[in-house]
Amino acid sequence: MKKVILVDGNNLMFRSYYATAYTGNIMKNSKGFPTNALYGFVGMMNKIIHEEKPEYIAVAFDIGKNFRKQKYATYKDGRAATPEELKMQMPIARDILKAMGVPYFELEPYEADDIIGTFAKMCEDDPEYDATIISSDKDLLQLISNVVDVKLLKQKDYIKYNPQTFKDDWGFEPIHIIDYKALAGDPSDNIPGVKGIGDKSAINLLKTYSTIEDIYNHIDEIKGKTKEKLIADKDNAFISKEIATIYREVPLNVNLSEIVYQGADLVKLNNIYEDLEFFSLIKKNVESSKPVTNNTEYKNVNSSADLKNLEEDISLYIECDAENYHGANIVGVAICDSKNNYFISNTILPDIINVLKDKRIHTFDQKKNFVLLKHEDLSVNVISDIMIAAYLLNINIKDDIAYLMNSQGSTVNFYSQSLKNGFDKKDIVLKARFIYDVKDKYLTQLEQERMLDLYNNIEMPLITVLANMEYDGVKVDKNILNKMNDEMASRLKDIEKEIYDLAGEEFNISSPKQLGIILFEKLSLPFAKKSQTGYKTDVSILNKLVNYHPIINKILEYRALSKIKSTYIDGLSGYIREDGKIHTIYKQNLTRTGRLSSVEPNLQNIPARDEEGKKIRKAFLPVNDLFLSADYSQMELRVLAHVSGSKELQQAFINDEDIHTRVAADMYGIKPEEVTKLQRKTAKAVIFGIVYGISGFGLGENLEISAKEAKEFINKYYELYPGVKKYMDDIIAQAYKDGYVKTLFNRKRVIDELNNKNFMIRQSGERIALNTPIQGTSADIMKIAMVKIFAEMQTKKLKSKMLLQVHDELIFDVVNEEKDELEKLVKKNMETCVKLDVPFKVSSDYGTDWYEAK
DNA sequence: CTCTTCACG
DNA sequence: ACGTACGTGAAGAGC
Repeated sequence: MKKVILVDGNNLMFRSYYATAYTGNIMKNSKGFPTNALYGFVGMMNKIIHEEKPEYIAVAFDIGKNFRKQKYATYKDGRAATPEELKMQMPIARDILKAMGVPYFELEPYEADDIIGTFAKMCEDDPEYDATIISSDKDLLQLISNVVDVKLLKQKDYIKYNPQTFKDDWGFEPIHIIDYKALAGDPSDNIPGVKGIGDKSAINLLKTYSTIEDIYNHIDEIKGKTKEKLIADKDNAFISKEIATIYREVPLNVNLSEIVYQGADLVKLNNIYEDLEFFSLIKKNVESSKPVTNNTEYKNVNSSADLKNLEEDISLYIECDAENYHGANIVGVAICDSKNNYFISNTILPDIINVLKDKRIHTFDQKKNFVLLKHEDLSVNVISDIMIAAYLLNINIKDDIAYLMNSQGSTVNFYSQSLKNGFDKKDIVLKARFIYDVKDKYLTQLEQERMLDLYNNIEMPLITVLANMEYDGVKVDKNILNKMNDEMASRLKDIEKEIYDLAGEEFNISSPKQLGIILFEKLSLPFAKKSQTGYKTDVSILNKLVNYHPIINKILEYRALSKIKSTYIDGLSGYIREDGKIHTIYKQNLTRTGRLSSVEPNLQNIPARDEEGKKIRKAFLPVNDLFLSADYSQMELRVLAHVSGSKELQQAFINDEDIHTRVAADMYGIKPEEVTKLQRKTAKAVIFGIVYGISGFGLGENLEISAKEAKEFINKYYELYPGVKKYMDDIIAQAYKDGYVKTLFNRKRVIDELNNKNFMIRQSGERIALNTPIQGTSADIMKIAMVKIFAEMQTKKLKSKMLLQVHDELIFDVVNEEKDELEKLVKKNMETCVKLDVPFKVSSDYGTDWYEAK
């Protein structure tokens, strides 16, 4: 199947222009020529080429008079004339496309839509092709068919529509967009439609009648005002339909095989960019036109003598033979200094590792190196890990270095490809070369961002801590899991049967789609809510239905048990290695806030709230004698109290009060001892909501109260803690000003959402701005504590091990004799590693399994 | 591969 | 009029 990409060039230019023009400050080059639309246009085209990798592509433009205007004098009347500053940029867009090697089309008296419609029709007539249309213009949705889909651009991303998703969303077939326009009109094109009929009524009508012809044939079935409006504006309806219909026979005199994407002429393109002063784009292209370095010559190292001239500053890259490095083998190692590249096979590695002892080593993913080498009883110390540097600099969150390299013009194979097709020594060398070449740049940037402290004193030392935790692993008893599995299997079978009886038929209970049909169609239960693919059937919906039918509780029970079985019993069993342990991988370069994440398996979401699920924890056992768990109480709220400077909140923590009870007492104007369970729960929800930037609506949903009542709670909270309110306003204002927020330890998160034209996305950006310094600072503090605890355990030569981290909690595998010493050490470091305006409080517990240890 | 659901802090 | 709480990972269904 050949894929054709059809781009609405006019639409892209208009969007890009208005995306920035509204500020009144249009981007221009030094000669005063406006460039804002072109900049956005180039960005979009690059993105399309990068993401779609088109073989065939065409961009369509409007030009000259159009036939609709000739036929209907008022078409597009009232629309502001195209601004001169946008008009000027239009011809350059054509020049850029020429240099990009992208064919474009324009033909008077047709519009871009008609040209796209014509190409789309060609695809429909030729079984070899299918098409994707890219635009933000909803008119084009009428072209959707089995071979044509539409990426409808939104502010930040896009919605992909095919016939099914369109129908789910709009409730009628794509072609009836034209009937929709006939009714609702389109103010932006001055298409009149039927006066008084808007979006909602149009869609409603089209759910019953597919076309306006159909509507007018059955006009007597329609009641009231709607009928009157329809009759009054019948002529306009039909005219509107005609205007909205895309003409699909534009005489372009071209066939699909001719619209091949040619690839860019970089020299030409750079000349244009230079004129426009798009310097960042020029660099990208120069880089992408040649590899980062052409120095791929390397020496095979046979003995340590071959490395005798190695400089002091070197880069190191180690390749292994599996995606998950636990239990993987080293394939090969490359080392570079400023002049030379070296390749070292794994067999010779033990002989040369000593040479690396007094070198200053820069690498990528030292945690992986640590585990791979430790399996061979080897180790190296490094001073820099560019994977972490790139993460802190907001450049990269992938652990395959190929992503980083290829984004900077290299063409190295992605790791998954090498795994399939075999490893190329040259690739391994190239990776080490890359590390050497970029290390100084990254370190300089870290310094400029004042992140060297975060990098050198928190993230770098943390690598070793996490590596040891992963390498040591946690013991999990397969027999315990097996026993639970048998019990679950039989209980699930019983529930399954009961559900089938109650439903009156057998179906796949795990299929939300099938379940939705049973509940809302067969059993006609209320509160049906649609998702993209069917009915929603999640817990919040099911909970509302509990009293309507006995099947609901059974389904809830089934869901709970099958989650435990599939994810935790079966899931975890598959990760127990030959040593009887689970070795997770902590991702240190993924989250936008600075938290860790845990994968293969995720040990940060083992059930803890629900009793049945919690039993999973009985299978986690210490290798030594005991588990110690130590967790920060109310960590994020204490951080909020500090960063907001709220004296009231700080005082509550200084007094060591139960914070939720305290807030409840203040909110209800009663004494703490008078606070009821429900009041405390409400206060807790309000407090948490604040940290996330919740709305009255959201809190209302959560507490099952009205949005109005919820809003009153929130306002009450602001009154009680004005410092918190001020913090929220200030951090959001600062985020708008700078475009980013920072944690207490200078971890930086850029928030692009705040520049979005879409109100909703901007709001989401505000919540991010609010929450990130709190969640991120907490993450920073936990990391500092871990580094300090690990260091002290090493100095004291303790045999106990740090095993797991769950954001605000640490789990240790404890030797009996060290019990008291360790607990003291852990608590002390967690509570005092960072001094804030509020104290930290850590609670701890012991147990012979994870279930027992709280 | 995307969507839905649900587990954790 | 619209949509509505931050940060994650994994499993199963269905295309």
